[in-house]
Amino acid sequence: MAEARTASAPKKTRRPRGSISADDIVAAAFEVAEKVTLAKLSMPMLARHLDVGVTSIYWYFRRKEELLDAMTQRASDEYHFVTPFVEGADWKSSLRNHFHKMRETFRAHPVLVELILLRARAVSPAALAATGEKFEAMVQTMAEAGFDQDDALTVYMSLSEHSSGAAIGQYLRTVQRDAEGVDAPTDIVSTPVAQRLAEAGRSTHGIEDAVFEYTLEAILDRAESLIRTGAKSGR
Amino acid sequence: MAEARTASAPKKTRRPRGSISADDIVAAAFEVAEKVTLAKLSMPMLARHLDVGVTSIYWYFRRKEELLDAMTQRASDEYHFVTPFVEGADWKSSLRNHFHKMRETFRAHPVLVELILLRARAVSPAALAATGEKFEAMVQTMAEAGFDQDDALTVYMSLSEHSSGAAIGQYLRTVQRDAEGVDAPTDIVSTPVAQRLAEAGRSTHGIEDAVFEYTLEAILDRAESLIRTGAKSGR
DNA sequence: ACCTGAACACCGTTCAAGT
DNA sequence: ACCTGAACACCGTTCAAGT
Repeated sequence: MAEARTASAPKKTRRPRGSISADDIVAAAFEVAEKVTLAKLSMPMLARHLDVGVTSIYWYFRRKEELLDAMTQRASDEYHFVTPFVEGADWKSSLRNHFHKMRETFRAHPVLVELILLRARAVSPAALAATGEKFEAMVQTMAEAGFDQDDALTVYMSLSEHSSGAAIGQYLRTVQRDAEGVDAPTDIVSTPVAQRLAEAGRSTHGIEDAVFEYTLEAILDRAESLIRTGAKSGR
Repeated sequence: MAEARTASAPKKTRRPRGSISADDIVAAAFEVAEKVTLAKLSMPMLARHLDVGVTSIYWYFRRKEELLDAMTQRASDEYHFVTPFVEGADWKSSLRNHFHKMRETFRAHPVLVELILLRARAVSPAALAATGEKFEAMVQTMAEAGFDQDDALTVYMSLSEHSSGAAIGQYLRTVQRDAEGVDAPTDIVSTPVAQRLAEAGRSTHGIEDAVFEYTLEAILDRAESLIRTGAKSGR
């Protein structure tokens, strides 16, 4: 029972010279990561997906970390490409639209959350520059509305942290649900409010969305008061 | 060179019957996790720390996941114990104090962030109940100030998400800095604002604190407006 | 220059003992 | 009832080849 080659794959053939490239590997890595989550992406798994020897990958990336860096790079480029800062009717709707777009993007592409938000790695200069550019554009919009730079920085970071936090929270809850599968505990908890909290924690949208909007509007409203009074952002 | 037993440890002695308990293992696991981060905690490492055979641990915890569940349980209990909801002068300062305390606790104990906030696992009924109790207490405080239950839920979750997000962000930046070590890139970026952003991203406190406060106050201020108008939180 | 298998250290987990 | 080493599958990575 050991002699029959498993159906389709003849296997024993050696790959020609330029049959894989760094780009191919990164692309395949994204395919795998999107299917099984980044945490479960392994070099052997990736090699099987590419139909290459595991060690071949190591000619292009000397460490798995380097591959992940390349993925993060590409993810970052894509992210910044699909979420440019576009000027709206006024500073408020410009910011609101921007961070809505950010939220949508991260919700639609969990792998971007894994690479850009959760991966504890050095931000590339390119990514930093892209962030800087966005910020410059926002500052200009806000300056025209009467913000000073310190306030603009605080408001921008507040919105940014809020959206990142929401994206991470959403991602973790999704992974959690998927891991639990069908056997979700359905927690019968004593108090009615705890029950509602449980529902809220589980509901994919609904309360989650309302809370995101609530905080977003809170930040924007407070920003508005900074113009009127001209006060500094500090306590 | 293979015959001399390495100094202090005689090794070959077998452990007596009740020499380790589930509690010992969990306690040791915390010690290791606090030293090398939870992600790097391994069963062999833990066994060495306890001076036990690796497989002995498996008599108490059949899977590593079970051990992590036990850790999460203990972490959750401790967390809820040190961050009870205490009534302050008014609803606003009560909430403010509570989420300040939450932030401090997570900042002081990264392992709590790893277990409670980042670990994608089922929340235990006990933890949910504790959360529920806190929420009940807050709702009561807020109800006395004129909030209805829906608004109170939204405000509570908004504050909760904000504080969780901030704790996670802070944690990730710390891990990042530690991983980079001395060879931090010091990113020389083009635009001055990008530079300030880089500084902000790196500064342990400073801007980070200001942004946390800014969002917190924004949420609380907006909450205040909900009482006055009596408006529902939804759109 | 590019692809590959053998080999190693490390991890999670099982099993068949030992006491 | 509790502790243990041998053994296995899987992972990241290195090395010494092959073409």
